[in-house]
Amino acid sequence: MAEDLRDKLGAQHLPLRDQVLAALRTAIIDGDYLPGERLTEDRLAEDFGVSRNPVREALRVAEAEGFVVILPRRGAVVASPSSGTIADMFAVRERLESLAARLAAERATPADVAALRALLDQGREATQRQDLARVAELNSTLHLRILQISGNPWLSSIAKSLYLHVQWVFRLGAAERAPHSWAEHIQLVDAIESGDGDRAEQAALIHLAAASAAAFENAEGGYVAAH
Amino acid sequence: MAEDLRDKLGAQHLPLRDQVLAALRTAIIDGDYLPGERLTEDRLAEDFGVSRNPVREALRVAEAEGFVVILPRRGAVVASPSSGTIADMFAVRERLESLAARLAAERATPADVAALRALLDQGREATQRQDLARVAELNSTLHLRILQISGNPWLSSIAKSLYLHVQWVFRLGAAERAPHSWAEHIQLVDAIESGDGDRAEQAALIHLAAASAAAFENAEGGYVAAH
DNA sequence: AAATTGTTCTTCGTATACACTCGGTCGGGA
DNA sequence: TCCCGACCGAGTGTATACGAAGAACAATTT
Repeated sequence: MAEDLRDKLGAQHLPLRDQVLAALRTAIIDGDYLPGERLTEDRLAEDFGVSRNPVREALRVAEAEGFVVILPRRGAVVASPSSGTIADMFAVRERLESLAARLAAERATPADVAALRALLDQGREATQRQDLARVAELNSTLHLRILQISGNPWLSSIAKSLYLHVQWVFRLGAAERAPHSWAEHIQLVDAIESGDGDRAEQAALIHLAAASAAAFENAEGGYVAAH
Repeated sequence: MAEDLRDKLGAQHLPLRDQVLAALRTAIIDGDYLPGERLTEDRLAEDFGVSRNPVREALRVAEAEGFVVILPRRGAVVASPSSGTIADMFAVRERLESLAARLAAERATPADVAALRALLDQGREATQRQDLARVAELNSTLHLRILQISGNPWLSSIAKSLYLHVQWVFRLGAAERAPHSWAEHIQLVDAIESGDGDRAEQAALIHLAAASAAAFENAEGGYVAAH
């Protein structure tokens, strides 16, 4: 397994810094590094088995993405999402993903729709198997796919980084909603397939309102650690 | 004066990489580095009088922000904004800045409004003086200020980076519209002062529609270099 | 006990080295 | 002449080492 990883690390042409960035993101999203936790360059370099240079470059991007906060001369700490930022996130998502849904409806090819349907099927299966992690993953994949179909790179890249944070927040709190939201996904894909922009936008808004409410409800419980 | 070592870029306490990033952004926005131009690390390091490390870290962030494209093993080139991406930018701005206007209307304090009015005054003056560069600058400042008043950090940070691109596109093309848009700005600030979210959102949409139309008209003329 | 001084940890920037890869060039063969 | 493959150089990707400076904390002194 370790060999396999090395192979991928070496053979693949992906720069190390990107892999470090990806690993860092997932570590934060998965809660391996908790909000407020100190992240020294040396420690990360050791954790990922690389030198400090790629770590530093990854950290700068992670900072730009909002996953870590860098204090000058002090180092990096994992950012602490507050319930306030969750509300803000959803306010932005509402605007962005509704636009994405509209554009996707207007531009989706039959192949695009088929891909979405396939994801829907896999999601249903995973839900039946009670495989929450997989459901959450498919959830992300579906939304990202819609973003991509929208064909607006700005929308796509911005929402992508937003979505990672959504995942983060959910992971720290409530993953239980994912199955429940699947019905709304079906509505959304139906709307996109119909080519009706207004309808797709509306479906996206409904989905987000429900997700937002659920996230909020859960956040009140206080998943945010003392700091 | 004994510290002539530091007058390269910074006698400041800001990390060098941030200064390099800022310098790189303005160089691109101002057209000192043209779209498609090759940016080797060594060259930038020499241009800014620093070593490769800060340059690299700045480049990664510039890539995340969309100012440069990094080709694996080939290096960085200045991104080439196409008329397509301009349209995409405005589609996103429409959603985001209208939200910002609404939130700003709901949350603006009298002091906030006073600050906006002051900017408006300065803008009027600059317009009378035909100082287009200053008008463009105030234009940015005004919009950024509204974003900040909205109190949504996500909105603020996303729109901020978007706005830098707006400036870029305008700088490469039409700065002439700036004075014309000033009347719309007054409407917008009036609406924010009124505290009426709907009205503020509407004013923002009208402003953006006009700006978008102007940008497009100009882009058709083809400011995008052969590449 | 309070203030000052040192010590240590860590970032920040620089410098250097080297493998690897891509792109172009040059030369030979059809 | 044209094509094709080997070679070469430029530039990135990564590692490593080192010095300087800031921040936090402990130790020492008054």
